[in-house]
Amino acid sequence: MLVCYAAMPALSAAADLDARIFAAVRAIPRGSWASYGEVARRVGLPRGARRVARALAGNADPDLPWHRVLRSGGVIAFAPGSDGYERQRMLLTSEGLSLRGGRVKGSREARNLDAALWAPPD
DNA sequence: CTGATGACTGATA
DNA sequence: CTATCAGCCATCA
Repeated sequence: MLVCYAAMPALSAAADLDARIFAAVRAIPRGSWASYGEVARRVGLPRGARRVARALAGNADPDLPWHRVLRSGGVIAFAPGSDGYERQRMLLTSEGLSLRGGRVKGSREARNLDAALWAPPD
């Protein structure tokens, strides 16, 4: 069907934003992580952390490294003990990250270094 | 329209 | 360190 995909600016705008958010997430190096706020800034939304969370909640791509997105400070966003929490914990540890109490362990310097690699200054 | 609800944050106590 | 709390963005009842 060739209906009117070209005539829905409002909807495509939201879809575009999702696409850009997913692209930013895919750009996070394996074994590293980024906060919702960082991803948001990366796509031009300085206060869009919650918008990023919403996009991830609706994601269908099984290959998207969504688990590399954490709450500010490196904390898993899901409730401790929940399914999502356990899944994310497994994925992160399988990439070499160590956690303690739902929070990634590691020096801040190492984090800043990684951050500089996946999100160089534009 | 109003109020509640989230995979959020930064400031404050 | 934990606990609130006011912003913030978007959706839903």
